[in-house]
Amino acid sequence: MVSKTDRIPATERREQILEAATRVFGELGYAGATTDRVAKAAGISQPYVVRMFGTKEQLFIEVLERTCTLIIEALDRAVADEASEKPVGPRIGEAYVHLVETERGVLLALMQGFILGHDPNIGPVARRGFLRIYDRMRDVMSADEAMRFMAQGMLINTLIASNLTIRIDEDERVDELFACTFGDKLGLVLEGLNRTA
Amino acid sequence: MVSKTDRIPATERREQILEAATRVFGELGYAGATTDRVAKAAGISQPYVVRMFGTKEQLFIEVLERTCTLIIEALDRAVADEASEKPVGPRIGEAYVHLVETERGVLLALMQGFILGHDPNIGPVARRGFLRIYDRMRDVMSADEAMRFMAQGMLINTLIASNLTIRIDEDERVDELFACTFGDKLGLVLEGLNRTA
DNA sequence: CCGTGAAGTAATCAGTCGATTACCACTCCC
DNA sequence: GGGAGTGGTAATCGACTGATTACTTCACGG
Repeated sequence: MVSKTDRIPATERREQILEAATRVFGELGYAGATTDRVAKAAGISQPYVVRMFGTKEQLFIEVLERTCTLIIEALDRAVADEASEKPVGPRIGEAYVHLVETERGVLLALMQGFILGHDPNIGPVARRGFLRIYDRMRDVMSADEAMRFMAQGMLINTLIASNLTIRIDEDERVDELFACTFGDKLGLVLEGLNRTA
Repeated sequence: MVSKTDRIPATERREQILEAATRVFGELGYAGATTDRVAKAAGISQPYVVRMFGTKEQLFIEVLERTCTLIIEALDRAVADEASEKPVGPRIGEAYVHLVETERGVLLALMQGFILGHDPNIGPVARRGFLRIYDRMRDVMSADEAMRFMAQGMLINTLIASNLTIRIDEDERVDELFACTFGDKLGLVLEGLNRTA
């Protein structure tokens, strides 16, 4: 039934599942997502997902940690970018906006992790992740700037999580809010949305 | 089995359930919460919860709308407060912080609604709620100020949703972040946390 | 060519949860 | 005092879902 090409090394398959799970968890949340939907998104069977990660909870934890790592890496690249002569603040902002258009699932999964702070197993991972990102910001800016950056990030996360993007060009209040939030990077965002849609 | 005093007019009982559901949904999210937990939190049986609101989804929608209304009312009171000679911005900030310490469940439920933007029935309600709050802010401040206020609010929501408060006085980065986020209102927040704990 | 391990699935089980049904208790009014 | 409406529950059902089990297929080394 299964053709030769469907058999893939476990490490590679693992990455595929994590990627699919990021999208599924990002959209539906931890409790709302099912291992079967993750499996279907990854193109494999449900039992294989469970066997590879042990439990749904463990899968989510790995998704969450990978998510934080991806974000930090993206921000690090922006900080280290020698080519740009812009100051570090705008460069980081731009990097975050870039994540919005390319890896929306990552930001959504991050958000889904943050609101599970009460959970005895996932909560600590979420808090560590939050602080990892905050720490990275603190390395290159003041506490006040870092706080504002996080605040702006949480607003952006909320805007895309609530799907307010679908009301752009439809509700002028939404247009205004997006213009204010993304500033001169608004064009990038709109472009990214068109590409996904 | 049920003593006389447990029989309560439906309208009053309805409010009790909404209050309990706000706490439960706020902590566990929509998918993570069960109608049975809401029922237990309200001190009644599970079937009664379902019968009064029709479905779990409808209950959540009513919780979400009530949540937005409560927040807007609190902000309106702050705006209308003639006694204070502070400018409107700080007054609103103070009102929001006050919500953190008195009605944490409300803010958490709001957050839980926002991240359900993909849901065909709940999503529109969440977006309307977000815009209702944003609009209210726009009545009394510039678009840029309103955006910053929303961003700060989303950061505050995330901080309490992720339960980072439990690491106050334990991790100096957390202390710093909270100090920056709440500024001169930090004392109020800490006081409120002690009272709840 | 055989057997061993890796990749993967079908079938199924056990628990959970939202919803439904049928019923009970009390009050008020005629 | 009886029946009609209101406030409420116990029992249960059906669907869903995470996890388990047992099986299949294939590549490869000796």
